[in-house]
Amino acid sequence: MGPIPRTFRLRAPAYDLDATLSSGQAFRWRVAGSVWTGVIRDRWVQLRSVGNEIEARTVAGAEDRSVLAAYLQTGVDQNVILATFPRDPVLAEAVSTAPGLRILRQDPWECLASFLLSSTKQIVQIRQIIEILCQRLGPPLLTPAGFPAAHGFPSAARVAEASERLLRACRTGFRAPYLLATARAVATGQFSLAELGLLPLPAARLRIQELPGVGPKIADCVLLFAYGRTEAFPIDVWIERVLRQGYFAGREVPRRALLDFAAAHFGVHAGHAQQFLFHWARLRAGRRA
DNA sequence: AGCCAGGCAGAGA
DNA sequence: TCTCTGCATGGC
Repeated sequence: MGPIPRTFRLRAPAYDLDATLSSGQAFRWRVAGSVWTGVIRDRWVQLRSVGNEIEARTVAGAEDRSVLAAYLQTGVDQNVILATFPRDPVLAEAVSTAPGLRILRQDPWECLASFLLSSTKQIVQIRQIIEILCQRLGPPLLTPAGFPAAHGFPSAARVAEASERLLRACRTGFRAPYLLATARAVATGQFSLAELGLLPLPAARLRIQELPGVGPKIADCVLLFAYGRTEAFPIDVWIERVLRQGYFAGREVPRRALLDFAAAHFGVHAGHAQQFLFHWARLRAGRRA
């Protein structure tokens, strides 16, 4: 056992940390140079890519290694995912832009709450809102000497006992009552995030959409980014544009039809394809959003 | 300045 | 089932 190291490394071949942490699936990471600073399970973490490894710096225990590996999904063989993709020039172009882009495995509550706050917001704004929320409601965390204070993501119970006024003061706008009602449903146990993971995808989609403020898009984001349902395929305005232009000659297609197409065309890991397409579209647009 | 943003709920046809 | 609208806020 011995003393707990402050830094350790994970083997992570073909892992594009920059693309993964900047691709709009998690909102609490900040980069300075090549060093990413964030929070995983109420632990302050810094990450940087070093060759085929990811170096982590933390203040806490050795179990962080498995927690970090689970979060980053470093055990997933990217080639296995890519091998399931169809031969398709549009997807190929997107993949070639960042072949090491991964899907994280996030905490379900944090992911759900974050995407509840995402509707009709640019990613920069989502990050700002969530940062304010964490500063005001989240638990203070230990950070190494010389580093600024950090806060964890507030629990469902903590959000549930907040007022709508307080949540609106975090710039959440019309999303505040949705966040509050959903937090209460989760905190009281009326809605079980654990049971959600046991359901097949169609049932899980319907179940999570029972929560106020959660529709098809947010449902699939949570199932993809927090439950590892890699066949989930969130369709937002970016993905809708990419699919229309790339696969339907620019025609308008209902989202329901786009979802059917995605499942049939992209296959069992359609969610990964979605993330490649999303990241590529945003890069191509000059990272405006 | 005005358009748009990792949408959703409710109303009305 | 489908279409339309209101919703807060701020970046570009």
